[in-house]
Amino acid sequence: MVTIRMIAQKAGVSRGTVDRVLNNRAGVNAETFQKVKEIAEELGYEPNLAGQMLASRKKKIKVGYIVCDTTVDLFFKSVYSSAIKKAEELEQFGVTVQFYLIRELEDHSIGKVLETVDLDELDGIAMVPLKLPSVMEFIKKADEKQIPMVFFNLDAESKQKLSYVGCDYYESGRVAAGLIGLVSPENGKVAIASIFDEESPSFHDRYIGFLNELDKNYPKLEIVNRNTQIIFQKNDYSSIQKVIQENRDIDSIYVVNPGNYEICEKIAELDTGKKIRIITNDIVKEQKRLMDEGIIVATIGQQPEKQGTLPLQILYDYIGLGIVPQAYYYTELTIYIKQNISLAPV
Amino acid sequence: MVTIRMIAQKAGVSRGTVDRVLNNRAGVNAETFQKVKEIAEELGYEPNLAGQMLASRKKKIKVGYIVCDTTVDLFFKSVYSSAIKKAEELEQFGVTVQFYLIRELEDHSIGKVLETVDLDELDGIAMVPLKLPSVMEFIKKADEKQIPMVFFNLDAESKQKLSYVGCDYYESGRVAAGLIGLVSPENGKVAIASIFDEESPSFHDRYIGFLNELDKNYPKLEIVNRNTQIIFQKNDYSSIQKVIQENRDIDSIYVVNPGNYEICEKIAELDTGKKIRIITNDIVKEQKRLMDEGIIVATIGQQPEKQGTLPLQILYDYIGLGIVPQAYYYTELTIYIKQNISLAPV
DNA sequence: TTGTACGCGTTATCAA
DNA sequence: TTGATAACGCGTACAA
Repeated sequence: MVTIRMIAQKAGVSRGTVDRVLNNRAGVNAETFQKVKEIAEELGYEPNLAGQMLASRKKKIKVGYIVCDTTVDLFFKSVYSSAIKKAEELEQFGVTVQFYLIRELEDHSIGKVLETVDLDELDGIAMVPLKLPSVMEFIKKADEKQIPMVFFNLDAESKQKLSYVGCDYYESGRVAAGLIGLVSPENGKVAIASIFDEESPSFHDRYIGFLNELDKNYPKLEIVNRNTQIIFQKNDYSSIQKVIQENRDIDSIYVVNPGNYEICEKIAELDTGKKIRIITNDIVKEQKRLMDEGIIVATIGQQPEKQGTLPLQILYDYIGLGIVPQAYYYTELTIYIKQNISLAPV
Repeated sequence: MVTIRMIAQKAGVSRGTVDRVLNNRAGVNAETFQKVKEIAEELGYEPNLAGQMLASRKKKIKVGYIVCDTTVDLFFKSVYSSAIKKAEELEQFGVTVQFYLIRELEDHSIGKVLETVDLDELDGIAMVPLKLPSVMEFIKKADEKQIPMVFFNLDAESKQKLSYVGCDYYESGRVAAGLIGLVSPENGKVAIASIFDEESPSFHDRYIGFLNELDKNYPKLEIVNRNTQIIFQKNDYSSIQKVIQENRDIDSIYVVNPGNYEICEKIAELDTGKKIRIITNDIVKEQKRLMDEGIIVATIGQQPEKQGTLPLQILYDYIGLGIVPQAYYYTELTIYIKQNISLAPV
């Protein structure tokens, strides 16, 4: 293993100088800079993780983790709890994590939570960039203060964005199409449903991916409600009821965003022939029984635990150790059926 | 964070003494031992990972990694390459990994590879415990020398076994049954096939799991070749040919152990109606096209990269940092279909 | 512009 | 039975 010491010795300079060169800090003679750089390259220097970690404690890194309140979207429960675990783990490296729970209120604002965030105190931010004015404004402010940000679950644009950690929703829609193709007869009839969130990018991308894949590889499948009556309101399932009653021979339904999964039970109720197969996304502990009972035949996961932990790890690696992350960390599109859902990390 | 220093101060002893207590080393007065132990408990001491890692380099840990030669089983390619990567990563912590490739020869021995392993040189071993006399004998020897072992891909018994990292084959078989149920009509006909390895536990457990799950949850499905003609020899597909020709209306086939996947293409050829849906296990890079072409409709993965990396990590954690591992680390039973196979880590 | 020295937390060795 | 001290590799504050 190559250490800074060894480079210093070979170059005939001190450890301090080598350190300056390696971290591109100012104050080094151009000639020595070159020389040291070359030797480091030649020897194949790689900083020792343990050393870096130990030294990085002094930085007292503070990061904020802004996530959706789990009362709205059950999915975020496991994201949140994974993040808390990770935060505890990072404590030993001198990292403190401030948690903020945000939630879209009736008036489409998110209240005053973000106003309590002291940007001058934070070295980095991990957040779900909800598409709301106050959130966008917050990102702008963080941008101006040059605070590195990692977005998760939802992507957004920003100068200071380090990475996006989350689902590739377009591909997720394609996988859903593949599952629909798998569980439907060749000339089957398919329906789509989703809770009210037409403007959400996750819905949109999944929807497009689903349609594209279905049209391309399963052209004989008929979508009975393409472009119509796809969206249902919370607690109002009249639109999906209409679709099912008007199409008695539906084989499968892709429930894009299931909300609290009530829609799935509703469909099972309405399905007098008991043959409709439901494909959906994610699953939370309380809803696993829907798979057990065969109401949902397959669901596509998006690694909530990864969305909880990786953003914090990325921020620590970047701020603490100077490791530059990838721009995208897509979660795996894991398929769960009755037999492997119990093994899923929730 | 609680450090050894803080404990030492509070107990009125030196760091060295605290270290002795925490690591249960001899040479400490029973009274001080108790006292220090209590204070550590009270303060909730957790060793700092960075500090441990840095210090553990002095141990110059040497471990052996014994894996199947990839020429026999393509699956082990990615296991092996993941292990090599991990070994490089562990280098910085003073760990060196010796690799040994074993392969069952014509005479059912594995040649002299294991004889070249110097057990006195190794602090730990990660291996696939093939069910062969010479391998069992090797494990016995390692056992006598008290060398901690981690088994992967295949489990075995041994006093010095730390963990098993690999597939839960019984559950794997159950998931296969679930997939068969998903892609077959309710009263469909199902066949089973597997390359010659009836005595292998992985085949046996998957087979039992498959039958149990099918009988329990899909009683209307008929297995056309239950207990007969399941096994085919390498390059001799006459038995499966016979099954398909005698049962013109087979809906799906579970290929338990696909060997080099040639069997799948053979089935597709024999399937004049082009409707048989194949479910199998794993997939290797070169065979992804079988999914693209729709010959295999779904496959169940077993995280080869985890089987490559985790055993080494476990050994380092245990030997270097004193972290006691779990007894079982089952790999996830990931389902791949055409649309998400390209995202699979291979 | 460069070198020195200390601290991070743990482990190991040597001296008392 | 204990304490003191050096070492691991890195980062940085301070001195030269």
